[in-house]
Amino acid sequence: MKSKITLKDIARELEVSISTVSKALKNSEEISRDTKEKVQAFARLYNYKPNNIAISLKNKRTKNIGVVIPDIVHHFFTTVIRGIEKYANAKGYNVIVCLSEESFDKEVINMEMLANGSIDGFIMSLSSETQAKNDYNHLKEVTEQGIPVVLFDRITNEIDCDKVIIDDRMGGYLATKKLIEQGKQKIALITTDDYLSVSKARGDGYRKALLDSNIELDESRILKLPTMEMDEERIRNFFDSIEFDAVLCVNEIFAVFSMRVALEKGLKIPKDVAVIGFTNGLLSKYANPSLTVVAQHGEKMGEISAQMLIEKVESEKEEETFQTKILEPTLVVRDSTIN
Amino acid sequence: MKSKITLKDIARELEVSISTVSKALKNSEEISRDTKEKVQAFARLYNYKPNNIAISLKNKRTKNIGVVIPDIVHHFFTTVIRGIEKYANAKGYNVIVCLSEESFDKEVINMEMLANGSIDGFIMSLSSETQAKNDYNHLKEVTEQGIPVVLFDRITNEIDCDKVIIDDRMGGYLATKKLIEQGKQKIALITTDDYLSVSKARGDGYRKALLDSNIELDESRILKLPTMEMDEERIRNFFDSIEFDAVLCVNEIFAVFSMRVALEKGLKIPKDVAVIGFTNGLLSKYANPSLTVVAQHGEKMGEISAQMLIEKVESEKEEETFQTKILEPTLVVRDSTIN
DNA sequence: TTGTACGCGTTATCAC
DNA sequence: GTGATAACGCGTACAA
Repeated sequence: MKSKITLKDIARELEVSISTVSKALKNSEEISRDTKEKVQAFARLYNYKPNNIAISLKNKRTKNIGVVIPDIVHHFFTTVIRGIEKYANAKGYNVIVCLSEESFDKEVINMEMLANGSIDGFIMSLSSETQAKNDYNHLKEVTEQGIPVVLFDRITNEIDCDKVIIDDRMGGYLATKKLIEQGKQKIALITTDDYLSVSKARGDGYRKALLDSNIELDESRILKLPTMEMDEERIRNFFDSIEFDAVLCVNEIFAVFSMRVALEKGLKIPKDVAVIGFTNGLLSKYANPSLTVVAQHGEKMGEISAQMLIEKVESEKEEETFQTKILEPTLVVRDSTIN
Repeated sequence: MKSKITLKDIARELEVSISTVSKALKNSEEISRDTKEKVQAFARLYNYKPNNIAISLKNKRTKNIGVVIPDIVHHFFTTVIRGIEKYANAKGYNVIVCLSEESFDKEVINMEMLANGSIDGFIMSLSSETQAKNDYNHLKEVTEQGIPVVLFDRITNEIDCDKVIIDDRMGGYLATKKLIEQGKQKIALITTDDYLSVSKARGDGYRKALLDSNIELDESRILKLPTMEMDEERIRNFFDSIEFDAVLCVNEIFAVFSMRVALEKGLKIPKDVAVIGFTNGLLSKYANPSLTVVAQHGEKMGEISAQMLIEKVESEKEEETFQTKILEPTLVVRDSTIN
């Protein structure tokens, strides 16, 4: 087993000093051609690669990005990670992924672990528990230490940092409008409690659309689940208790499941019931019938987040200007709506 | 902005030496109660946390695990990541995720980046290009350097290291048997070229099951796609060209799409056509009809991989004994098969 | 042209 | 009980 070779090893072997080796490998003008060639050949032979850790310690730059997200099984987050990876890798950064699993405590622990020198900055989306508690001290501490943070999707106004979101209100509005255009009047909404920033915004869009079309809002047609977790029973009961000719859901799982319940009731999709969800994932594409959705452009969000973060990381100046990028959602029309 | 505080800062402030501070914070017996209390109070006040990078350099241990996988959007890999995260986090390790995106070059680059001190070990699943090229020098180099590697799912016998797989052959066998039991005789198989280790094994199981039941193998009923990428047209053409009463697919996407094609042809599922896929993901659960699958237990695989890796990382002795853990697949029966 | 010395933050050993 | 020193691996300002 040939363990990693260091500058020191090369120096000893070639009977020169460490700094000579270091300079030779950097092709410094100071060093004679002879020595340079000798050193470089030796280094190549033994496959010398500088130790990242030592360089990190020296430069106070790790070239690592910490990503803290609530969940990795939801399609949206995986696409965001992919976007982050893509951009970060191209810039020579690695991505450390930590899952909060919607838990406040895990979010805090993960951040503390990473904040002690492991990463140059954070990209994160808040756990539902954090949004429910409305406690952002862990974020405050990190930003006060001068570690750049980019929040995406599930954000808060309590923290001054860069942010990337889609216009969820517009998403809710577009979807609801689409349903109304198809002649639907009794549009159900399956969402979560309002503490989740995205659900709140989507619900607002839904209300706005109804209002604009002079359709009376019927609160009984709104089901608020405690989290994004699937709860088949409550959804079934909900549909048993109301009249509806369309359903808007804040994710694709709720939507696909709603389609199943509707089909089981003998309803035709989209004639009797039209359905729209959020997140343009595999589920929507391959569901039967395929599902019309509000696309959130996760990969794009990831790329932009990474770009904003790396810019902050690499800019020396300590500017305190933060921006919020708002992406526009788009409607991907499939067979769960007419046309 | 209060930047991170170091031992040196504390020492200067309290007018003691750095080593005294270090010992005091470790509650060393050598230090007087007085000093210890003073130092500890000060450290707590300024929220001192040791710098991970410095500790890594000293200990030659990063407490980071590198995970290199082909893809993150496939449900199977996300569940594996979750399993790895779970176990690794509990042990105080962070997870650095790199995507090869099925590319040999990216796999090599990612590994090289991480191998220079960033991680204590690798958990990986080979990219399809790597398996196609059959070139594992990047893995050899890493293992020769003494960096532990655990391969999961897509593995190779060319490399001596710990491995975790499910018995894909048995999975293919179980699924095919199930279809045969339901009276199916013309069982189509949608898979990929044989260089993908898992596809090959699943195909072998399929053949074995047919053989055991004295059903003649008809090669025209086997579609081999070049990769795990969806190719709607080829699948459609395939179904147009053969007679079939059942379909086995090596992933859930192929399977769900096959169901759609069958439905479009006016066939009833599972009466006219029964369908089974691999991977017990959201897609299978929420498809209409819901899909019977061979579950791969990704989360379990992730946990076991992490466990094996960390054990190797933390064991001083340089044992050259490697094991291969083989998990048993299980059939999750849903509505795409009878009963 | 080459080498010495120092610093990044921490810990461990040894001397006082 | 406390502190100086060396070491982890690297880079660089400065000295020779």
